[in-house]
Amino acid sequence: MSDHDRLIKRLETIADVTESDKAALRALPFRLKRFEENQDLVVQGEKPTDCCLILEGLAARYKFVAEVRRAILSLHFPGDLPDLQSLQLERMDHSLTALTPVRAAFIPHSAVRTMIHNSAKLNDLIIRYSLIDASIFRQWIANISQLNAYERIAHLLCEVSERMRVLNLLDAKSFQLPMTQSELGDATGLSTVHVNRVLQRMRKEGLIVSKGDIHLILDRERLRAIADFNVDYLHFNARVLDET
Amino acid sequence: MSDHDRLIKRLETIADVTESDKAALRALPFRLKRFEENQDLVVQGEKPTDCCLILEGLAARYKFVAEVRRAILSLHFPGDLPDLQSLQLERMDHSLTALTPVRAAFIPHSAVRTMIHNSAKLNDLIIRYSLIDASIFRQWIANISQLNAYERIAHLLCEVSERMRVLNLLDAKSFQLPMTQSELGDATGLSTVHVNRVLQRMRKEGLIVSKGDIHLILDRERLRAIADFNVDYLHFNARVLDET
DNA sequence: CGTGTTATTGACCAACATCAAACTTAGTGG
DNA sequence: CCACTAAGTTTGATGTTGGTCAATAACACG
Repeated sequence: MSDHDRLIKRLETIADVTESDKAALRALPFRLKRFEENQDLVVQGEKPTDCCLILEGLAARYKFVAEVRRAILSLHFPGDLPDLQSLQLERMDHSLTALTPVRAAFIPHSAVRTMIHNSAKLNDLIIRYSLIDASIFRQWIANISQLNAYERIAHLLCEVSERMRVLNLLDAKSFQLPMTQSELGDATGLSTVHVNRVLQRMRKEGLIVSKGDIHLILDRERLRAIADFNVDYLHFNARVLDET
Repeated sequence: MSDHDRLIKRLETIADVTESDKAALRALPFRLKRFEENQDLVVQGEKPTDCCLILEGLAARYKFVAEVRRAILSLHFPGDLPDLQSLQLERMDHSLTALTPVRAAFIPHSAVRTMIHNSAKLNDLIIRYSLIDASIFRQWIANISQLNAYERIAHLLCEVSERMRVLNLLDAKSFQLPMTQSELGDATGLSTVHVNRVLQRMRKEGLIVSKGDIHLILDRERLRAIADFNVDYLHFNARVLDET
């Protein structure tokens, strides 16, 4: 799949895209760049002039609290546009980092602005994208504040596998989540040690199998029940859900 | 202040608004409605046809987790547009409720769409508004996952007083936060009992004084230090910050 | 191999939840 | 104006989840 198709595929998970809009998307200029593990793509405080599109690898938004403790705010897969907000918010209020080696495309704000200026549908699509982003944040607030460690990790696994599934990044029921236990802790507000214990429990209960950071979901339904997972907050295009 | 001016005042906290755009905003049709305490303005699962503008009182977005536990996701003051997302996301993924008696205006989606269609600046402004909304969610994720109870409540107080300050809803350094301790718990992921203990500690330390749900911040600087509060994530219009 | 990162384990402890009861406050109707 | 009620606040006792610390084991990579 071409780089531009990756983006189109992603946008199609949330809405239908017309052929002419696809053409406009394919015309976007990409400045390609590679990042090593743990390298930042965008840093808090910066004033980006480009939007960033993930093409390969796993990225995460994060911010530090009290200088020491890192909170991971969201996870991003190929096709994701993790800093659309820089179009309207001059200064980054958080950073974006590569959890694995990442290949990304940078698209000048001007190009994006021109594109959405010329197509009301694409304008709406970009807004919709941002709003779904916010919906996921809301769900994370609810999860972190109300679920216990076991449920929280289960929810994260459900979300990740669901988001990867609609992008065809899953082979069968397995999925690869290349995050260390410490990173999982940053994403769930738990200590590394406790993440480890929860994962062990899940393995023992036959919910998942892991080898390193390769995880295989064995019992999707049970995980969903544990996490009280409801896919609505991801606001997928209805067409995508039918393919379940 | 007129109802429309309330909205304009709010939008001016995040960006400059031209006179012609103000005229367009003043032309928006408002359907006024009152809500009692604890009455929902919008309910999860609904498909709204209007955007909602808070004119008086305090509102909160929330969702239930596991059917029992309520998570408050955000707080909303007069001038706020707490469900702009319904413009692009058909179905509500959370509810909006009145924490105090609320007076609100409902504006048909069609009217908002026409308005932002006719002004690129207003289109950008609405996008900016939504993106700041998301920025606040990110900060809440970071706070809930990394701060302890004392710091978390301090941060909430800082945010609320800051947001009210730029709307001129504060008299001097005091501010009224009409939330029960149970609601504060829902907003911070803490139990009522623990919220109570933290508030008592803050009173004892001379950080705040409260009578019922009227709270007075005595030592803003110390509260900010405790919470590691940095106002950047609210992305205020620079002009507003100068008035500090 | 050696070296650095990640995963695992165990002992211990703190923060916060839960439960239950008493107290305060504000609102209501007689 | 006072009793009555309901909602919210406060208190104490007790329990549990998950954090911290520190050491060891398993891997991955040059």
